[in-house]
Amino acid sequence: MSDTLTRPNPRRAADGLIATFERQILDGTLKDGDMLPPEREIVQAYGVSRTVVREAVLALANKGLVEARPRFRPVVRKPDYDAAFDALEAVANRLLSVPGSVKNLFDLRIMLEAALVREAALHADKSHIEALKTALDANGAAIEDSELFYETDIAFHRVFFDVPGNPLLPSINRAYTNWLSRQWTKMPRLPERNRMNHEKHTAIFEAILLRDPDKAEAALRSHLADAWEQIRETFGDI
Amino acid sequence: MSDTLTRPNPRRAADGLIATFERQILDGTLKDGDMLPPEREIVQAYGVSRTVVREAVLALANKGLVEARPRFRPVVRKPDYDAAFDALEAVANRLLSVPGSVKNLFDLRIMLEAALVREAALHADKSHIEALKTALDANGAAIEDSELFYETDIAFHRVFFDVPGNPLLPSINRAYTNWLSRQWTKMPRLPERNRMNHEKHTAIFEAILLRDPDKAEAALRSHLADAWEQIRETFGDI
DNA sequence: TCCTGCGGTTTGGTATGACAAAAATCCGGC
DNA sequence: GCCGGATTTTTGTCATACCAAACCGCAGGA
Repeated sequence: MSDTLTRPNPRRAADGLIATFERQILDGTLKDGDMLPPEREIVQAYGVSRTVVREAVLALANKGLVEARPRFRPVVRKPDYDAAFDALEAVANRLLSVPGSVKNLFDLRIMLEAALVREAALHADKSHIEALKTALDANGAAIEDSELFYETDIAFHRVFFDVPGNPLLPSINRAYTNWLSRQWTKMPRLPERNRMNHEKHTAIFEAILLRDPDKAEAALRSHLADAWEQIRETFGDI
Repeated sequence: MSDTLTRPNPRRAADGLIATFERQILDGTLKDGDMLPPEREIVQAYGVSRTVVREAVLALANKGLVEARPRFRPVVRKPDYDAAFDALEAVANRLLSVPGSVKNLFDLRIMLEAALVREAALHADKSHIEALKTALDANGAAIEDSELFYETDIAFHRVFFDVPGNPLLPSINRAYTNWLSRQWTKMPRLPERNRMNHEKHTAIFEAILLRDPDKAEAALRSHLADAWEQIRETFGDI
């Protein structure tokens, strides 16, 4: 009768080990790059079986606290923002298999990037403008080369995630690019479309030069709405 | 120099099992709520040792694909957005121990919520306005009760994450609230401050009534800047 | 009939020992 | 001092065993 949410009092032997190592990594006893002791040493030091030790190390590896390549000693890794989002990847992939979730993620990206172009229009300094100009020119020069165009496209958008100086943003962009774009790399990319996308990029850039956040946001939303339309045409309703 | 992306040839026996189960969960052979077979059955079915089976199950559990309570059969779990962000929690907690990361996260929240109040000012319908009004009134009525004020404060902000109708947003808000607010629950909350915060909420609400996104955004940024100041006063530079 | 308590069975958690293969280390030759 | 092969560690995997908790079925009683 009792439902599934009852949690009696679960505790495995490995949990203590995991907590111990977590603490040691946190307080610096184990520094970034350090190797964990050999399994048999841990066995003797903590009085548990190798089974438990291996389970603990596995868990730490899955949590991203250590990097455990097969046959190599696990290495302590203090994760950065990128690693944090990488840890989400398995879950994200499954979420993206649910109908509508790709659209939801895409909409969220539109919202975020709209905020970013506003920010850029209001606060971008000389160097950011310069970076945008460079990226835009590279993008324009690649119209005939769809492969290269794709790269420069991404690079142009990436600039906006760098403008606010918040290190979380580039990581978000990276995760987003990894998750979503992987799916439509084989999307047909014609010079036709490239030219249109480049024009949209240009419109965004010019609005930023004008320091007009509303116009910049509108241009970006128009651009991303087009992009979504292209995606939908290619893959149908996802 | 080249990063950790070198992958010589990692392959453990458990990887095959993990992939198999992932596939079965994906294509529906294993549905949400199903239990995995007993370990000894898997051993016979796939011709591997129980060690490998347990390692695979552990990995699936750490990925969030199955829920493995000790002594119970692992249960297949189709994670929703909330679960996805929960999976980030372990990593997030560690990241938040790094100086500056709390500020980064807070800034990101400001950016996101600024976009949301703009959205609300432009597109909120009658029911959303109603919800905001209700939440605002409840917030105002709780000024003398800091505990209750805190709850209604959160509830007021939550409305904005519901307006766009993107299910990712409430999950983001929930994760954010869980991660950050946990730290400063013991922050001194005086009726003084409550009153000020309520006034800011009112200003945001009125700007939305006026359908003025710029004013709404400005009010929100002012509000959150105050909030950050209060946090900084309490905890020092974090 | 339905509930309840009991005992046997199943199953997960842990320990132990073994062995192959890959990595780490040592050592001798150049 | 550097290099390459032999030797030692160490990890990955397997097999086995045992305990305790969960599960299941059955009998007895309200």
